[in-house]
Amino acid sequence: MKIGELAKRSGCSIQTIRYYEKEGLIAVPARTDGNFRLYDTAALEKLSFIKNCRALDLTLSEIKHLIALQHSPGTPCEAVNDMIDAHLHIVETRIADLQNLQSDLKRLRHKCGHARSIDQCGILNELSPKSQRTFADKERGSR
Amino acid sequence: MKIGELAKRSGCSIQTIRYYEKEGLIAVPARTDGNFRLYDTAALEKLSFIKNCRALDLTLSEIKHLIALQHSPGTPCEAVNDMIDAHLHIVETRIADLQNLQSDLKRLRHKCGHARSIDQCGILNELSPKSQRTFADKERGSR
DNA sequence: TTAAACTCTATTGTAGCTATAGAGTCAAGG
DNA sequence: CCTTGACTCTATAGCTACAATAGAGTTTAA
Repeated sequence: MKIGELAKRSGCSIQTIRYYEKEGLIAVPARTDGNFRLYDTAALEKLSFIKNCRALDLTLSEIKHLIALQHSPGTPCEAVNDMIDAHLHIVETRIADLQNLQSDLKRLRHKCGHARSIDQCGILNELSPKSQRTFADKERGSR
Repeated sequence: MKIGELAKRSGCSIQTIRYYEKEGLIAVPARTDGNFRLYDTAALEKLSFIKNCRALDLTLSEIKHLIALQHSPGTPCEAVNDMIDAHLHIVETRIADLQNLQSDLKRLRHKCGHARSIDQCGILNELSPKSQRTFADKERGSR
């Protein structure tokens, strides 16, 4: 099949497929005489694997690592477990960060319940450095 | 003060300050004879405002908008409220997404509690498209 | 005077794509 | 046979919010 069909069947966009190829996540496919990429169902399976991983927000580099591991069966799969654990930890940290953010934002929002004019706006007032002790000193990871 | 002192006092890096200038978030400063940027305390206050906003994860474009609003006092500040509400909504959506992710990852992790070999790894097995009904069909916002 | 510390502009890289531009390929219809 | 439309190709720029260089010039203290 050509790239368009693979895109439809896999749910990845055409550009994404070419990008994955460039990044070495999927094998370089055969070409037609007219230089079109030609894929088999194995390629579709690879893409599905990648899509599953991306849905879990694994990075492309993590996925690359997983694929490399797949190609060396017999070795212990601790590395896989560790990667998932590490990723889980990142996700948990992000959740905690965002929950802090959420409460800050809610608190801020209460500073200006009713529409007033800009120069009296409780929110802008709170964000301004005259009312110093606010947010800026909190360090927060992002991504 | 020169940019290095401003950086230290504001907690922004030198590159970030220059970047904010280029993006129009802070005013173009005066220069010395030697072409060094010269700032006053007003610049420091602007940067603190921006830092407070960034700590809330407001985008630079949102902050730009807020600054523009600051410069037109007297107008109703509904726009500010709406922006905070919208941002709060985004954060809440992200939290929900990440919590789904978290439970997926936990479930996945349980598939391979003990270190086995790669070819029997419950995790890789689960991610592979043979066991189809998994993650890929779930649409998830990111950022 | 010279070395260290600072600053300047411009460019590149980050992650994971999306969206073009401009060109070539292929199948069907007239 | 020709054309039109759908498809594909490569290469490049854009997105966000910076960080990290390179290579040059400026200032200050010893």
